[in-house]
Amino acid sequence: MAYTYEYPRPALTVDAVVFAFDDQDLKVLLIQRALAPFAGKWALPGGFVHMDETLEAAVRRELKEESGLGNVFLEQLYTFGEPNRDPRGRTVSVAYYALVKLADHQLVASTDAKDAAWFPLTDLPPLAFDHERIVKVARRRLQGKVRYQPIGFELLPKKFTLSQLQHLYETVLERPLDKRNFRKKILAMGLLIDTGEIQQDVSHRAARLFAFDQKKYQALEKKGFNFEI
Amino acid sequence: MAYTYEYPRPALTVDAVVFAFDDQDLKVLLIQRALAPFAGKWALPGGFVHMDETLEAAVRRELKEESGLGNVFLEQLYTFGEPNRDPRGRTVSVAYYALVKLADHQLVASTDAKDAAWFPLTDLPPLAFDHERIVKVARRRLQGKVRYQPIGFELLPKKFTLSQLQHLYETVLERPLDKRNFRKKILAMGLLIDTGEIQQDVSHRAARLFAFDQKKYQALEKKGFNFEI
DNA sequence: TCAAAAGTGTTAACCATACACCCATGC
DNA sequence: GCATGGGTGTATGGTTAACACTTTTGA
Repeated sequence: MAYTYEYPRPALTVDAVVFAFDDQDLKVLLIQRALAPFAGKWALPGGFVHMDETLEAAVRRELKEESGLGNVFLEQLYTFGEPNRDPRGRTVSVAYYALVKLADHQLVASTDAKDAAWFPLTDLPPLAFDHERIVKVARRRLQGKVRYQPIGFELLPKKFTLSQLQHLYETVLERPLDKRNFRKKILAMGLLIDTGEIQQDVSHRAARLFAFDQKKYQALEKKGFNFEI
Repeated sequence: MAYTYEYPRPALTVDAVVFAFDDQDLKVLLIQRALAPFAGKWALPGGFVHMDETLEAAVRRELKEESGLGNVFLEQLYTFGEPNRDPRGRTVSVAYYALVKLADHQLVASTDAKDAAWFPLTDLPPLAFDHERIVKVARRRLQGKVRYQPIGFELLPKKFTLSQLQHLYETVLERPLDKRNFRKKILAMGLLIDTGEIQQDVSHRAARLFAFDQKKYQALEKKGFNFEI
């Protein structure tokens, strides 16, 4: 079967930069390509957009197929359309970035023959296509957005300690934060719920576990409140 | 001539939300469509992406063809890909927003049989396709971006008064600003050059004309300076 | 001389920053 | 008892916000 058009059309793909945080550093999900071009190379998860699905649906489908990930935070990043970014011919890619809670999605199972794995953001292998550039843009966006939108919580388990949260911010922003000032500020917003629970199985004083109060945030947001770190 | 592919492909277009400021309010450039669908309706300038041009080049070409505008500030906004946004069939549109200095581009001459005109952002006619939504997204982006990037100057003539600048910010942000605090803050940044000139032909005390110091901004930016209103 | 907008400082409240020690727990 | 991270308050400097009158100019 074939499809014919009066004028030529670029191919349309989606790609995703999936971030996760393991209490040490930021990770990015990569897929090892089985086919040419760039066979054997690592690349961002992604693929062609079907005719009847939204762009976001296409990303979610590809993430599911290639890595088993479902139900993640997803936001459009940028559309890359340089004429020569794909050696097979003109291909425009709408890139998204995703944030996942590592604990919820420990297993990355690949449906295809491809391999999927987490890599530290600071130590990625060479990537296929212009994917290095896409990762760079995503990193910058995350860095900018984390400061004035409460998206950091998407990278932590539902219940987390203040130290985990601080460490996440320090990692994303690439600078140290003062412990007392950080706690003061974040607690003053009143958006964290003290679950009453504490850490288990740690070999030192156990920290309290907090949860982000999504509902309260949405209510405050409507009233003009601005989250800011 | 026809083009055939193994799998179906969406059509790919670009659209632009072009903003201008006339010392009263924000304007948006619209084109009256000559052809179906939506013949006679107003729409954003835009059109199909050619196979050998970048997305940005496509926007610039369309702006030139449809309105005569050249050499404008342009930034990618968002990509709209709902399956039914175009009645002719699946069409994905990469939207950009542009900022132009009205004075530099007073004339909007249309090459096609189409009509081009400026409309107040707050009083747009019904638009074709999902262009109302695109304008809304662009307005929000402009509102957010103007506060921490010196893009407001793209909407003013090269030489402007502090009142013009303040009025622009008040219009974009939709809230009044204190005159003394505004001047103090903006002058403290040291990014405005006093041209030594003053307004001409005004029936009251003439204001000094300032210019934005692009070079100094770029130098400061590299050293970690953050513009902020 | 009137109308219209330009230009100009001070004070008080708030917010960001810097900084060091004791506490609880498991080994 | 020691190693590890948890938890806590204050003082200072800087930033923002509120606020009203005089000056210049052309009509």
